[in-house]
Amino acid sequence: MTRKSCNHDAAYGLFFGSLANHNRFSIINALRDGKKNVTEICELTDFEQTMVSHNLRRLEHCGMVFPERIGKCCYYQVNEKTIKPLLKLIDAHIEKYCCKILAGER
Amino acid sequence: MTRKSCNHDAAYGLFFGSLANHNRFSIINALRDGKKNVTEICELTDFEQTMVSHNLRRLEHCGMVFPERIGKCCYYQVNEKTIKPLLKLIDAHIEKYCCKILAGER
DNA sequence: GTGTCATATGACTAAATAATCATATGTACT
DNA sequence: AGTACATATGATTATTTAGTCATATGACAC
Repeated sequence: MTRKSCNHDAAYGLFFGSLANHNRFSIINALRDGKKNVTEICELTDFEQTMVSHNLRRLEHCGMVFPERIGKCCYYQVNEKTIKPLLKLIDAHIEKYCCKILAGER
Repeated sequence: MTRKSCNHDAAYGLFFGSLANHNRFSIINALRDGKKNVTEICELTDFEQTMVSHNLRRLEHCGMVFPERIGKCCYYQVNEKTIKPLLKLIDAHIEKYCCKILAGER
């Protein structure tokens, strides 16, 4: 492997951990068709505002979403450059190698 | 988003969760330069055998490693087709967007 | 400045996940 | 069959992570 510094390890953990959580994943999905503010995300996902804020903070920390303040609202947009190809890759993987999981096995 | 069945959601969670764990990530790294049996992985990583087995089972479940029994040893090889481009993608992301994390911030 | 809406933060609790321990299974060799 | 080595499994405990609650901050309008 291209062994890098131990902060790289931390970054991997934070990155993948951010995507592993179902609610965060839903938030990312909510943003996939365009930037939205926190209230809009809450409405779309039916999540509590504080929970959304906490999770957006983590997603931002990992460079997966970018905030933009307009007036009193804060709009978030997903990092298309990473998220799009990543999800494409994973979708292909899941279809090919995770048939057991898809079948409901666990 | 390309919304799929809820088992897809489960698959995403399992997939990313598998990579989020530091020890599992180390196991994947240990396998990156060729297939190894459990004992060899233990020696390389300095992890306990039961822990390695538990984690290999999960990685296998997610289609990230493939087992092959030869005699009394079980050799595991990483799923290059997914892991290689995935890590490449993430490395690029981390370099670009996670400078704060790389700088030790948390 | 006061009130209101939008979002963020910190502390605490609840829930999920991982590591460990004890033990079982499986294979080969004698 | 008996022993030794290799790996797997299940149950329990420890640790991590996420969600909730109370509250703070920030921006705007009056």
